[in-house]
Amino acid sequence: MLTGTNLTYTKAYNFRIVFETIRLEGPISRADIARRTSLTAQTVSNIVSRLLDKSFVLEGSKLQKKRGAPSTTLEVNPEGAYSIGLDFNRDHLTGILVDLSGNMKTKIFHEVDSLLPQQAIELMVNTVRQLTSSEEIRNAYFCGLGVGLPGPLEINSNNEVSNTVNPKAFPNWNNVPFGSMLKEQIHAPIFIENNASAATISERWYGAGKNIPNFLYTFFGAGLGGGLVLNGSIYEGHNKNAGELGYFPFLGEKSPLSDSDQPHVGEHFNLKKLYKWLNGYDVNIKRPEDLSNLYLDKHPQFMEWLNAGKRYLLPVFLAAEYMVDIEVIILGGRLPHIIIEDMAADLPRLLSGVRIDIKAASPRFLSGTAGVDSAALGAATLPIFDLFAAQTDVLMKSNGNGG
Amino acid sequence: MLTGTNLTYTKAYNFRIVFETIRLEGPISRADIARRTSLTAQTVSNIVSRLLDKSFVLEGSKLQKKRGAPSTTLEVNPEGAYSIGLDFNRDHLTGILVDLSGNMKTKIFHEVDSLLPQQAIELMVNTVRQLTSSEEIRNAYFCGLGVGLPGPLEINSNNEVSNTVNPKAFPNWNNVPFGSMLKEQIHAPIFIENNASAATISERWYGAGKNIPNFLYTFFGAGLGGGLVLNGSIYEGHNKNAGELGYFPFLGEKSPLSDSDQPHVGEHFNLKKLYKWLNGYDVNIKRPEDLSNLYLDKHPQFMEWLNAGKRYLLPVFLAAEYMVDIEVIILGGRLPHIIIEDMAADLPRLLSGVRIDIKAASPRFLSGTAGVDSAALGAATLPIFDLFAAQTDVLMKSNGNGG
DNA sequence: TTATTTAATCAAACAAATTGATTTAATAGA
DNA sequence: TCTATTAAATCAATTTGTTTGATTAAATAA
Repeated sequence: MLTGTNLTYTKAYNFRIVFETIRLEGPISRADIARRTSLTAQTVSNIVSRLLDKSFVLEGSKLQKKRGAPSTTLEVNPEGAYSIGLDFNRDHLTGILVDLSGNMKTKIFHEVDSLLPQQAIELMVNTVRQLTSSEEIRNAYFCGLGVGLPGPLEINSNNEVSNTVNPKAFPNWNNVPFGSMLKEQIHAPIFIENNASAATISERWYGAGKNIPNFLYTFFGAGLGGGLVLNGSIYEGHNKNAGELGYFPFLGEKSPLSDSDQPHVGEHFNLKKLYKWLNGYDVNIKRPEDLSNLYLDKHPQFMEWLNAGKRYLLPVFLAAEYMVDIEVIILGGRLPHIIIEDMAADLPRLLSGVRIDIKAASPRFLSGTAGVDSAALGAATLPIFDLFAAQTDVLMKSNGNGG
Repeated sequence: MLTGTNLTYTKAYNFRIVFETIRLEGPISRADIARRTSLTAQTVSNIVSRLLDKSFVLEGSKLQKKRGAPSTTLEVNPEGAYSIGLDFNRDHLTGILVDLSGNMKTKIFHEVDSLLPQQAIELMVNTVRQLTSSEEIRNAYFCGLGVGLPGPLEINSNNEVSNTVNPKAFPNWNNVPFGSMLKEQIHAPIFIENNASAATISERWYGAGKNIPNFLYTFFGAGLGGGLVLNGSIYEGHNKNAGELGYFPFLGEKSPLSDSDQPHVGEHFNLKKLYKWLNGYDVNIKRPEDLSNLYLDKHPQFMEWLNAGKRYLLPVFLAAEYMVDIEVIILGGRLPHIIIEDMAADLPRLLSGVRIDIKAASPRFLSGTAGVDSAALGAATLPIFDLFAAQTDVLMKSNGNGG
């Protein structure tokens, strides 16, 4: 807990700070990096030459300001490293290969139906093999594999994953040594996260939260999830459930989609339940993409669902404002972009109708940049984040990040 | 924002880590400190001799374990440093002198009535002079002065304080150069905070949150305030309003004490309003201490108020659970301890009636240790916290803490 | 009585950032 | 056109806090 630091950790941290500065501010010169980071020019110069050696950054054009020698600009080399992300759920497995800049290079999509752990592992391993088959990738630095799983997870010290929230959706998935099963076949760093947390991390790293150190991410996946980013880092909470927005109870009216004896907002955003409910009105929907047309057609039942959903979210966002005084709320996930955009546009007005105007500023709403593959991109970001993010815990001895 | 670090900062941080370990785990030997902090014995030895030089710690008795040389234990020297805290409000100014261990050495209480800034400054300066008059204090290290003011504050770069929430309560207090007025007469580090945040910090440093890195502190002061401690540090939020629990709207029934057109939970816990409301039932109350008897007598209106208050707090605490997944909720402030205790005992049951039991663990409730002077103790903690707390931002160059 | 274990510190080595000097390359102004 | 000035980048030497290795002292186990 209370652990000291030393100059080896300092080195690792400054390395990340310099990379992060190039990533966010690039193209940028060594001299500018030094000014921004308060590091000396010499230190920056040394770190940059390490970054160039490893091909994580590239030298760009010369840039002339007023007088003096022109500076050489630096920027991230997208091809400097690669990472793989898997988004696994009851109904699909999406695998993507992304480069260091977060560009999706390859994507593989499998429709599946309630796989058993052994089948899932096999499909995942094959997907990873396929994604890493190209020559280009073999020659570059491979950061590792990230896997996003639905809902809150418990991952014990033996790398066994248990899905604590919804064992019904994943029968035979309790206490599965998921991580070690993958590790046996994939010899690279492996990260397992719930898909909402993973999406939050990538929205922070590559997306709308790139320059926003404090935000709430709202993830519309199979259900309603989310994540909190505070002081630049994801805040997971005591039981790793921070931002599990779906748990909030209905405070006024209850959703017609809710059928549990403990009604909670997540039920309203449960896609399976939505499909089923719409089916009662003779609307046949199978995938989130199909909702676009309903929205464009202003389908009455769908609009009813959408507008009710916004109302149910208000207490959730009020809580974000009053409890954590959040700056920005980012909406993202598997829902089509136009629907996300609609919510981001509409919610500030609705929120201002219920909040206390003693307070100066209400949170801003942004729509996420990742789109339908946000969960897979999130998973792919995990290994990159682990290697490059300038989190302060890199400085702590307890984390063994000295190298 | 993104700023590097170097070995000077490492030194400052390790110094704090060692002190913190002695503070929390003491009496403890150098060897044990080294084991706990992952620092080498040599580093710990060097830092401890600096701590001994400055009299911040003391050597205690020898301690024999199994074999080997007996170790010398170390503990905080309470008399090693002093700090002053002022809790200022419309109706009172409390000044206290505390030692390095958080013991209150002297206390001065003034009843006041809506002072003007100039009058307040004068009274504060006199109080500080009085508190620092003893010989004992003059010879020890003086950390500085902390001032707690009610409600959310805005403190601009010129050290001008403006009370943004309730200008009616403090007329002529907008854009007062409060900090600089104090600095002219008191030549020591000065810290100004809202009293709920200050109380949160002291509860973290000395109180019930000493060993709890993530908690919500609920502060019953003139109104309802609070503070969030996340990852061991106070989290203030984008507009410094995190934990301003009073803003939460009533979600079911509305408090009879509420009289604004935007009813919010804070109104119910507004002491002035409570006194006035009780007055309507022929109960004459002037100070929070007077509420003890009403509680002990189970006075019907008071109990009505108390029980309703617990109900109004439930959505607030649900938000703390679902949004930030908080481990512990600490209740404290100016309300008498027995009333705080009653709430801490009763709330878990009430909360379990409304929360979703999918989730494993509900937050624990603790009552704060500071009691009625929590705000003043909080203020006094500010200078000590600034000097000794092992916050990771000590490691960042931007904070100029290199010495 | 001796070997072993442990605490604590002295002394030397190490590793990172810093400081100071140098080189290179551009512009501003005479 | 020439010279002074400004700025980027790096080489070389210095600084500084931690680490490593060795030593001393003090206790227990066998």
